Amino acid sequence: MNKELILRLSKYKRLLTKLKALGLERVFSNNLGDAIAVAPSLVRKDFSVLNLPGNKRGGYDIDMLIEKLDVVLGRDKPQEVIVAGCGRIGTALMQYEEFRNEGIKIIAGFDIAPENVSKTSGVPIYHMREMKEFVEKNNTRVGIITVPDSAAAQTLEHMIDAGIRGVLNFASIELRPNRTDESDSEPAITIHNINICLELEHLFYTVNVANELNNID
Amino acid sequence: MNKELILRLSKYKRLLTKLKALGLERVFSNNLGDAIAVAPSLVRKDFSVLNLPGNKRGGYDIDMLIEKLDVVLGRDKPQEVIVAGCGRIGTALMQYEEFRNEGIKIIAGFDIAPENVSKTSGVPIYHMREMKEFVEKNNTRVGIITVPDSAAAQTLEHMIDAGIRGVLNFASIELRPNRTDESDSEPAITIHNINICLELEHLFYTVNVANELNNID
DNA sequence: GTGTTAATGTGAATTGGTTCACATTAAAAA
DNA sequence: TTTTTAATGTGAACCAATTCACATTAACAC
Repeated sequence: MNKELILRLSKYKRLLTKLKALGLERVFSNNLGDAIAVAPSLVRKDFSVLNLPGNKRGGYDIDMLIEKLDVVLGRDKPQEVIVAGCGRIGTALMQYEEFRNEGIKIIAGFDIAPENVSKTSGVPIYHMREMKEFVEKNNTRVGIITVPDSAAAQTLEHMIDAGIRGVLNFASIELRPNRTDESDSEPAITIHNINICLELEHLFYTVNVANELNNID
Repeated sequence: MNKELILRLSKYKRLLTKLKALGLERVFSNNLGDAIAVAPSLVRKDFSVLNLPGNKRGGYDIDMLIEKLDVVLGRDKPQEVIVAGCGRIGTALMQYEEFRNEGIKIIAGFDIAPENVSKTSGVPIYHMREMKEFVEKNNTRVGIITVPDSAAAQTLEHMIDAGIRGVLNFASIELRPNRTDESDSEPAITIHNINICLELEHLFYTVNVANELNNID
């Protein structure tokens, strides 16, 4: 299943929850398409490949969609995360309110100097070396990396060693699963890199260069 | 120019800078490809469309690439940014060290209650209503939104009104340029949404569902 | 100088995701 | 009950990005 598709499914899901809260019961492909800015035919195709049936004139049943999307997206399981690196960004994330709405919970922070980390967030902070034990005990699968660039690769190793399966990396170094086992099997870990510098640079490109090129045309 | 291509160019640029620092003078397409995990033929194609010539046996000249990529990416201009919303994430970004390495500078923060914002970052904090004047005076083009979801849309309007051309949005509501002017011209503003919740949900999907599907196969 | 090699450069083929176009069908209207 | 309508569902067409395959050529060896 491709990345963009999963993203769209999450967006459908979020929107549908809101529509349901407003009391709606059915939606049409063009409603969903408008809302998340894709063609209605793509919405229908998405649902078609997932076997989410609609009604030939009455659109799709919101409850049914929410229920089945939850299964497809694996939302039945607890959405617990750990954070490695309790600097400014790490602690900001620990107190990020939006997580609550989405059912995501940060259950622990790890740092090389836990004694220096403020405990105001309510999230327990442990030493990095306690990660493995914690992850095994809590069966945690997803972690966030918010350590300085210089420590990012090592922290990833820590997480892999601890048994983490999915990583959201905020260090501005691109982390990749190192393909030690050259089998054709999936890598043991999935990594999403959020590179703030790169995003800003892209924006600078767009506002500085791309627009000027347009002006020439 | 497409999004993925620009991203690759930024990655090439960053890598090339490091290679240069190590004393290298030339690279081959497969070096670059390995480093940023793309096929060497794609590296060559990228350079080919940009008219960045290589040497039929000696690869590409690093200095030349850096110089020309800087032009293509618009790095000659100052990379100054403002931040709207000086909560935990906003202030964390103001103190984010990596920006310095990339020549990015946060030159001001804006908040509805600037008196409550700690000034330890060294970045001046103004009231949101002063944004327009500041942006016009400093000719700022790029802004970061780190306000709560509920204020995100309104903050975007502020930025558009102030003359900001590129926005990096951290609120977990997807912001889009509203196509008021239905001309076929480019929208007046470019928005990149970084949705941390969505990223985590994608990871949960991968670790909870995708792997189980694989196990069935 | 000639031959060999190891790289680039690029047209053609491929791929995979998106859109199109329309057959299908459930609901509402007549 | 029949007709009309407005939605879904989906194979085919499309498109853009990537990869392939190989002609080209600069550097080096002999």
